[in-house]
Amino acid sequence: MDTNSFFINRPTAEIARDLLGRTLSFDNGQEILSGTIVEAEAYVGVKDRAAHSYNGRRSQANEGLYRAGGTLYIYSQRQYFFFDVATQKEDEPQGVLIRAIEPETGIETMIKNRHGKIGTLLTNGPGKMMQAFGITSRKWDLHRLEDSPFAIDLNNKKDIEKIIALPRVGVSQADPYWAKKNLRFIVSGNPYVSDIKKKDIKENHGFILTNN
DNA sequence: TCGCGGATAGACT
DNA sequence: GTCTATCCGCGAG
Repeated sequence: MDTNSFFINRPTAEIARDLLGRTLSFDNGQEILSGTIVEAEAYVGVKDRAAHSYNGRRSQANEGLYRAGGTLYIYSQRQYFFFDVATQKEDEPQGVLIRAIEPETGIETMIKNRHGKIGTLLTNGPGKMMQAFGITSRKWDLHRLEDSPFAIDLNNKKDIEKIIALPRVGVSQADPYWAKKNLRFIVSGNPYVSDIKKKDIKENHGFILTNN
């Protein structure tokens, strides 16, 4: 499957949901850092009170959302960076925020980048994930996914036991309708999901184990 | 295990 | 000056 058909022509919420279980990787020039996406949020355009593009807001800061699906929208907030992929056609400013991954390769480097943090603290939040990758600038903002060191494997995905939809994290509560809307998708039971309770963690991390 | 507040930096009014 | 699509450490229970 190519980037265009994946990120365009179906609802952004469906795209966010479909990203769960897929591998996100970053080539830092030395090695590949990667992990399985376990949490993603959908931001659905100018009508979405919680989106950066709400009410048509557009500037150099959020230009990426207005580009065609498959374009990276990387921005900073406080001292952290965030990884979004634009969805839908050009000038339809929707996108998905990848919030958490379960690390697969390059874990030792991620620990260094995270200043010694280990385990779930490595990547269980959007700012933490980018810090684990070693991202310190908006260099790849506005680049196409396929023309960047980032990659998402659109041809394979892990079998997930159960996906849950929840309200998004940290969004404006000014409009209860959008604040409560279930546009955050998680792999139920995975320990790398942000703010998951210990009692909700499952031994299989929410994935169906395939044999051989 | 929880809730709270401080740190911290860029964008916008 | 105000507001974040956050993170972390601290103190109470």
